[in-house]
Amino acid sequence: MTDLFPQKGHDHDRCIDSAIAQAEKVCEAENARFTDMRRKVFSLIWQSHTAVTAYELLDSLQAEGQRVQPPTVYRALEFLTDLGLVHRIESLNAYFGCDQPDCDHLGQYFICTRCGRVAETVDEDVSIAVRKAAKNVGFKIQATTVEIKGLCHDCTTH
Amino acid sequence: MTDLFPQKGHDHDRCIDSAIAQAEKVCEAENARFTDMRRKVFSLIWQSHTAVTAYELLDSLQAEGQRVQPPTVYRALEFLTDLGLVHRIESLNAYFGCDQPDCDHLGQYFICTRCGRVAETVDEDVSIAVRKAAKNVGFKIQATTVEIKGLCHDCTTH
DNA sequence: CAAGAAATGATATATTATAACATATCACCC
DNA sequence: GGGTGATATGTTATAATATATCATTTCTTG
Repeated sequence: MTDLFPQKGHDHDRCIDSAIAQAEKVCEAENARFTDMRRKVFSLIWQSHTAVTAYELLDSLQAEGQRVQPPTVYRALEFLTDLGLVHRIESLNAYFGCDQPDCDHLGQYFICTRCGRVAETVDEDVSIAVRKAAKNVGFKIQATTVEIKGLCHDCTTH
Repeated sequence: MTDLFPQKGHDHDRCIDSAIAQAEKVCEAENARFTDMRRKVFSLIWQSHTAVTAYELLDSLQAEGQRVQPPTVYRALEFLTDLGLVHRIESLNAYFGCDQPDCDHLGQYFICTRCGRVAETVDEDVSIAVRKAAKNVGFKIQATTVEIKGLCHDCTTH
């Protein structure tokens, strides 16, 4: 068993820095501009390992004295999700930083209902099973959403 | 290959009638009241094989001259989803009639982005793979959401 | 540096969902 | 069969999530 959720006491500044470094690389590769606003939103999303709503991001930005409106946040979110740097968690209407932006949107999300943290896997068996189920019914997949709610390992043992 | 989506020209009145009969049975078994409003909402959901939003239901009810407000619709939806008679499609904020209410919420939803129809499967391989993935990471599942968007068989061939 | 493209600002509004309290209806007991 | 508590619905207001539209600013590139 390998807990996907970050260890308590892990060096979270490193999470953030590495995520930003990776995002910079992706943007460069895609010839897309990682502007201040986009970087700010991305970094706010990475402040925690939970999913964050658009309006929580808006509040954070406004708390810093910026006069930001909803469209600004949604635009940044759209940019980031389009590049796969951030994923939208449909069942939470919230957004979560992806640490493997080259994963082609095939991931699964584990959402802990106790601590609120989210973790992503790219489990081949799951995606194979989904593809096979689709094939069985003659369905051509464009996108899949797999969100699993429950208790993370920490929360079942503490 | 077995297309899950209903044949065009199928006897849809029979879909509705059978769904209502099944719902009545479930309610009776659960000692829950299948009131006029709940029956009405359930039947509206079953008018099509697409997912329907709460406000579309509200509009339909109001179009029939009833003076219904949002909470009424949401209450009926909560009742129906709690019993498993209706499922919420998270990625659409919409509701869909379940034709196998005893399936324990383990289903997968295929959502056609062209015709809007939704079909449900309960594919053992998918749920086994999901359970295994959860076990691998020490996660205790409470609920899963598997929503697959793409083209149904009809829409790929016509 | 000019001109067009891209990003953000600003205003308004659409869409989805719930809180809180009032009233009506049902089920059960006497 | 009427009283009583529980359940369901009505009503009003508002919260939470998201987008359309047009104006302005910033960036890029020739």
